[in-house]
Amino acid sequence: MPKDRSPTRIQKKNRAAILEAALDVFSTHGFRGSTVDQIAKAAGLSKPNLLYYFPSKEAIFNELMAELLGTWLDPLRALDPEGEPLEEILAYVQRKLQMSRDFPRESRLYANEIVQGAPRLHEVIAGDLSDLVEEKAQLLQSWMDAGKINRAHPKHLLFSIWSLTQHYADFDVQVRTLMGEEDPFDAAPEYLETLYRRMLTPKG
Amino acid sequence: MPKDRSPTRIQKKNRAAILEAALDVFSTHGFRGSTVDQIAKAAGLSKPNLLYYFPSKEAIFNELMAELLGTWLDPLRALDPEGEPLEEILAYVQRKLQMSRDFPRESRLYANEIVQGAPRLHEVIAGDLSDLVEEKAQLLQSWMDAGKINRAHPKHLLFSIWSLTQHYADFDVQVRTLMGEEDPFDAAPEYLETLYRRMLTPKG
DNA sequence: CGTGAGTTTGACCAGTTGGTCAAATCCCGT
DNA sequence: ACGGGATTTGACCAACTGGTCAAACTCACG
Repeated sequence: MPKDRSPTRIQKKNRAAILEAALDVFSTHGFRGSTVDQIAKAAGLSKPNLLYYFPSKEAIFNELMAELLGTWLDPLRALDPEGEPLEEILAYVQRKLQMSRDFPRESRLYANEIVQGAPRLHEVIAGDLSDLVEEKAQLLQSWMDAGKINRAHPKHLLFSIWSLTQHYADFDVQVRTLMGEEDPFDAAPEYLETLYRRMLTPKG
Repeated sequence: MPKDRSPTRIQKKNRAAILEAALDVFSTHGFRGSTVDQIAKAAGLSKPNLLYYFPSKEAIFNELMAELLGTWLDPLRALDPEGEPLEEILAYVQRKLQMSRDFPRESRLYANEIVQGAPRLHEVIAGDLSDLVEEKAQLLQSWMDAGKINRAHPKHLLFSIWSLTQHYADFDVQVRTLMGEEDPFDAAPEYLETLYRRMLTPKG
């Protein structure tokens, strides 16, 4: 294990390579389906060498998860109480969709965890995420009460946004296979914008 | 391996118990994350005894998958070209949602596979599923052309239905944690009905 | 250069896993 | 109750996996 002095050039490079490789491997095979050897090879290192930089397979996973969760919720946090309600929501949808396009591995890593019962994420979900959802659900509710957007169950509204946008990352293989030549991300932004505009625009 | 004569009472019982146990285990740990011992114990058998009924772990998985795929697409097949368009779609959404409530393990099993790149499912997706989607997408398109429902990309419309309904099974842990006491399936049917009604009801 | 910390690796270990096999036991029809 | 096929199991194996370790090598820096 490298000393926790300021990291050397080599340490920075290798730790980054390991995390990058681990993201690839974990997101496509899940935690238990991935082997340290696989990650090491993908990072261009030997297994003992990899374990020189991280104390264990789980440590790699945890660091990856922590890194991911830090940025994953940013789009939701950015939902602005001062903004124009409908436009705020539509912008949130588009930000989320863009994350599915730009960081599909992160999305799949998260999906893998949740589908399997989130054994390593329960605290975060019940903690930070829950607080944030509660806050934003109230914001949505207040917008509905003020007649700025149509009424709908606020939490289900949030779930639907997550579901629809992350679907393009998590089910990428299926979506692309069924779309053939057409790139799913060509029509997706417009489809989702239309969907939420029709759903939420107040009826005169 | 039992002879392929007509199965005995014991064979029927044990094969059923194994598949039931395997569905439980595979859907929560994925293929590689599950062990034969785990499945055997969950089925109340010893490992060698389980392997007396199925030649391998993969054979169990394949049988489970084949069984699943048979019924998974029935709701979509039932989309009736002769029916009232909007009501047909809304009924499809509700059927799909009900499947997420009644067979969440099947949904998660499928999700696990797709998220991990569908290594064992590519043919089915590119084959039967693709044909069915093509057919139903055209049906939706014809309903739009006839002005029976609002315009939207037909395939993305189908994706959104799958995504929204299966989310309640696949992300069950997250959804339930964030909803607290409230049962997600209380409000979900109405939320989805509202969503698709607002989206698809033709504007005068 | 040289020297010591930083880096890399081959060999190794213990636990797990999918799967086999012969022997033991159970069950059913006669 | 008994014979033979159906069922069950303990013991076992080879491959794999996460992780260790001491020895070797490399690099930055005086």
